[in-house]
Amino acid sequence: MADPTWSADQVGRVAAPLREQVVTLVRDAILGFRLQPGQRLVERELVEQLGISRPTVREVLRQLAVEGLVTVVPQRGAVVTALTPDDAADLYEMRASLEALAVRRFVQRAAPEHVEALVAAVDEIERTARSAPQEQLQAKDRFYEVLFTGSGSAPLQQTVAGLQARVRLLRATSLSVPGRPEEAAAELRAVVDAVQAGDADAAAAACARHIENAARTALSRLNTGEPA
Amino acid sequence: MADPTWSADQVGRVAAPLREQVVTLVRDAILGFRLQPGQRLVERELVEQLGISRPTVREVLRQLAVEGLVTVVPQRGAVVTALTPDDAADLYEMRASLEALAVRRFVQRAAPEHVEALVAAVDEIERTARSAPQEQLQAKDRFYEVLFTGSGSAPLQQTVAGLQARVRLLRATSLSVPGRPEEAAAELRAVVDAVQAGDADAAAAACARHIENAARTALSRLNTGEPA
DNA sequence: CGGGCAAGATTGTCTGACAGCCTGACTGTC
DNA sequence: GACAGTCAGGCTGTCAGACAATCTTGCCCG
Repeated sequence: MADPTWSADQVGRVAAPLREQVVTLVRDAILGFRLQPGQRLVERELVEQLGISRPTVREVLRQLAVEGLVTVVPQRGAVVTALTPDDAADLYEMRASLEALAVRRFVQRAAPEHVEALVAAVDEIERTARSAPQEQLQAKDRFYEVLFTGSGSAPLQQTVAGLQARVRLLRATSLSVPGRPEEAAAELRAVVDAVQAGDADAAAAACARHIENAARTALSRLNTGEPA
Repeated sequence: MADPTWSADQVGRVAAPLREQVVTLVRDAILGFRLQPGQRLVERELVEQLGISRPTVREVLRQLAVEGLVTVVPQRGAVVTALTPDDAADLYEMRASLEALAVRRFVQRAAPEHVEALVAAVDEIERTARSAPQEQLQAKDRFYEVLFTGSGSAPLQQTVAGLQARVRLLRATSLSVPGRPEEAAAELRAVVDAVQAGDADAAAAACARHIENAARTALSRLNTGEPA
């Protein structure tokens, strides 16, 4: 621990495997809606567009399929996963459960500087509540980064990240509800207040409440928005 | 519904993709400890042993890596994942949270015949508590199958199944503790009693307690058993 | 006895190819 | 004119072979 910049993530890691780069690229394209749910992902097209070979493309699609972002139909190929409202509700339910667990762990284990960082992250969320959606997302990502760092469980972080990514598949209409960003900020403030008070149960409950509200907002928007 | 055997699982689907067969094969080999944690999985050896081509092997390894059963080190290849005690504890914690959620859903949604099936599954667990480990596992698998069918969430089932599989990576010493099967059966009986009483909170709490006990047993065994 | 170097082993990736299945259009018949 | 059967094309599933990059291992030399 003498030099933190040394071995930030083990020595080398200069050139990430090509496959990892492509996975990240395609995943971001899906989460950024440049690839829309239901859209077919034809292997040959990806080969041409990305300039990589077909075996690599296939490995990438398999990986994203296990993550739940693409759905592979045998003999038919891959499509960007289109969530059913039921699936989305289930995913939110699991998020509520696991993020409450993360918050509880945070209260029990996080160092004081982690608590400070979490407070700062909520401050930032409140500040950006009326900014562009992209800035809001960035602030929220920062919040979760601090939360999971402080709660200190790699498997938990990995699983929740996967759930969040899948939920994002229907994010199109969830952020743009008037007043919702302010509500969300207030709910997260309640979480942090409980964290600062050292009340794990209250913090977990507040966190679960936040996710439930977010789910309600997103799902009602889904039902009333599109007749499909 | 005139003829149930008709379209049992849609007409064809006779020949599952080769890749899926191989994934199942390797996964079962890992969970059955025919491939031990830490063991290297050399692509060429798998090619020869399984009689399939290298691209297929690579897709299989990538898929199992995302599932967490194998760990891929860049430029070094794949090894069967070896859990650290901390990781195992975290996985049990997540299982407690999510299986409690599943039980709660079961209380709220399951049909009466599902409840009956769950009772029957616990009966079977009690009956096999002193039988061979394989029969115990089979009874437990049956219990979970009923539980998740009744709680009706595919994403939840999928996620928990993944967690259970990863936990099983250290199952070697967890079942053979004297008296533990009887304890586990009693704990699951408590879950089912609460389910029959329609008390979702009690059932979820009982379920979480069961997982916590299982975790304690498995982890203490891990710490005292091997100096590694 | 330690360190550097070379050979072997293994992964990462590409090219090319072929069989099987699904989709969609075309054509022939009623 | 509408419907059904057939055929061509597209795409996936899988294989074989090959080559560069990189890591490991063991040997040789200082």
